[in-house]
Amino acid sequence: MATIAQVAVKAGVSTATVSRALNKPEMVDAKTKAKVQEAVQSLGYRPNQVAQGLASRSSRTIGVVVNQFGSAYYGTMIDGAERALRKIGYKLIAESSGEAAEGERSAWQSLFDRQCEAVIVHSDALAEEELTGFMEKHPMSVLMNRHLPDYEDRCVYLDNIRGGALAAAHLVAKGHRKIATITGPFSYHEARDRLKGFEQQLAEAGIPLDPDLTAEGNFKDDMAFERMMALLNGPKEFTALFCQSDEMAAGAIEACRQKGLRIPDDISIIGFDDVDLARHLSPKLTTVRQPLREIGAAAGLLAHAVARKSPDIEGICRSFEAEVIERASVLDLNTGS
Amino acid sequence: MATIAQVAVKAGVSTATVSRALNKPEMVDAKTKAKVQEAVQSLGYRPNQVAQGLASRSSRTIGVVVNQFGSAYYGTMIDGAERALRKIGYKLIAESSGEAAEGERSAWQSLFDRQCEAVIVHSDALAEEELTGFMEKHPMSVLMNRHLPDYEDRCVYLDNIRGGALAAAHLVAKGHRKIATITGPFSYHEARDRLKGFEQQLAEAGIPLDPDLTAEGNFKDDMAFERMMALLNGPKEFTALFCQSDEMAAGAIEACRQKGLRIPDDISIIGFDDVDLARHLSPKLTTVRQPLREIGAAAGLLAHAVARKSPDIEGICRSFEAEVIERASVLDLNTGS
DNA sequence: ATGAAAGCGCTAACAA
DNA sequence: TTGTTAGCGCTTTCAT
Repeated sequence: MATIAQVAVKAGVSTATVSRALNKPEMVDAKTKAKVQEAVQSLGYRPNQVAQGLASRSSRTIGVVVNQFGSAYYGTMIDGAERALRKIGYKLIAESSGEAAEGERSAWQSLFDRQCEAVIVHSDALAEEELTGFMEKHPMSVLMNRHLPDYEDRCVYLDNIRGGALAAAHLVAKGHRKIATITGPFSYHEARDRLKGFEQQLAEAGIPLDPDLTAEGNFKDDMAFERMMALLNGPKEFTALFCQSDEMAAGAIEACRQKGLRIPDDISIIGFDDVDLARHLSPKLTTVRQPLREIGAAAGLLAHAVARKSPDIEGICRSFEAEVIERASVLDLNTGS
Repeated sequence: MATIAQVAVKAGVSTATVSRALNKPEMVDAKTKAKVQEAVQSLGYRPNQVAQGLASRSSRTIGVVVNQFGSAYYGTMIDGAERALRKIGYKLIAESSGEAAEGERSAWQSLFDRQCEAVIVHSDALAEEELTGFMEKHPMSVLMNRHLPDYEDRCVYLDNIRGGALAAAHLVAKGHRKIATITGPFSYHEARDRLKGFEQQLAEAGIPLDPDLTAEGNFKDDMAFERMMALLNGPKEFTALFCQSDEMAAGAIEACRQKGLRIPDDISIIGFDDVDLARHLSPKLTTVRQPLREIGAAAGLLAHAVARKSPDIEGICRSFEAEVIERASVLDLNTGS
């Protein structure tokens, strides 16, 4: 690996000049610039970005911590963030927390130890209190898909209350009145918010949320299968189900299948997320879409802006709206189709 | 941010001693160590890992370039690599190529510019020739899920020939003789290898590969849907289909559904990959499993070993075997179940 | 427009 | 066991 010093020797100039020729071309004479270019070429010189970072105190690197990379949910957000950052010459260091609080804590710290200018955190395990403490302690952090009122301007999030309301509104508009729901774990604010919006919207239609038709899941398919079985075996009838994740909808569909129930003829189902899975289920799943890629990209840009103390933080969209994607899993009771 | 110099002053020792106390505790007196610990605590000192890297010429960072992070295929491998590396104190810098050859080239280079000790590449767009050139030029690189005979010991891969053979064997064992297949793009070695193994295995059973029943897809569902429609509308009959990815199987299933064909009663389908999608399809998809997480982990470990010029490169499993996961999409013609 | 020199935060000989 | 002195590869004053 050639160093700047070797380039300087070869070009017959000082290292400072090489540095300038490369980074501030307007500050150097055309002739010198040519000599430098030439030397750079022949040596195949490439600046050591770590050394550049140390000297200039800017690593042009953003960190991100998520539970895991293997799921479409996290993968899509990371993809959005990475692409957005790459466009502005930034790199992403990704670390997974292993779905544990301790993992989140250490990943967060460790990314700063690597001189990330800012870190994007998708916290799942940290209690709100501790999370607030971290946001306070590490001002160069932004929360992805999470809303912490105290740190409003460092959060990129989906309006989950509205997302839940959208699901209810869709089902009600299709004529459903007896509606069951399988939520995420209540320790997740997303789950609570979606349920809250769902309940409020039902209330507006004069439908009380029925506790007997409300089950707490964990966003995964297996548990949703169990919950749905229990719901189906219970005494209460219902014509529609809202699942707070597409994966849970998949589990619920499986339960229906085993009970010989047809979707949407016997029971309608609406999911949440709109990951690829949704359109591969049968029937194709009507769901509430989260713009995950956009959320990831916004988190990347916000992290960059925060790191640079850029004034246009305000210009970055931080609150996203869900949207229902209508497919084939909800029956219209009004028309019967 | 406290620096090592401040710690040194506070502890009344030299920076060298602080460095030793932290990195080679056995080399320093217990009393001094205590003083240092104390200073570290009170200042909240954390070593700047970038500076450490520059000084010690080891960044403890591995890079990885993939097409994108959003799909389960890449996500799962990255997850495997990241976890394996985290365990040994290494970090992963991830960069996506944007599914273009130029993206792969620049990502590869740029990760080395960031002083990654080694980089893991999942190449999709680079021609074999150029890929070979890069492996030659960058000895600290390993290929993930790709086999380049010239660089045997820097590749972690699935035996795709055997994978294809497994699919054929399964179908033949179930009594199928008229078998169609939708492959990946032939520009991908995976696609060619799987087809080769598939053809060889069929040949062993005395079944020639029928060109009219062989269609080239692109691993995606949409194109598989088109191909399957064409196959179904064609003059040749067949009882089974092998798709080289689960996503394509999903597309093919959709085509069957639109034609009113039942799976597996009218037509059997076997996929490849065994991503989450497979068990969510209906019927649940019988498929050839790739151990993606293990492959990713092995790639991470191999990259580390290569970077460290470790002798136990040989000890890392580099060749993985596929395995068929039997679910419900293949009918046994022998028993009719 | 260019060079000399200092320094980013740390490690690693070499002495003592 | 500890301190001194050089760097690692670069950027950035400050002179010239």
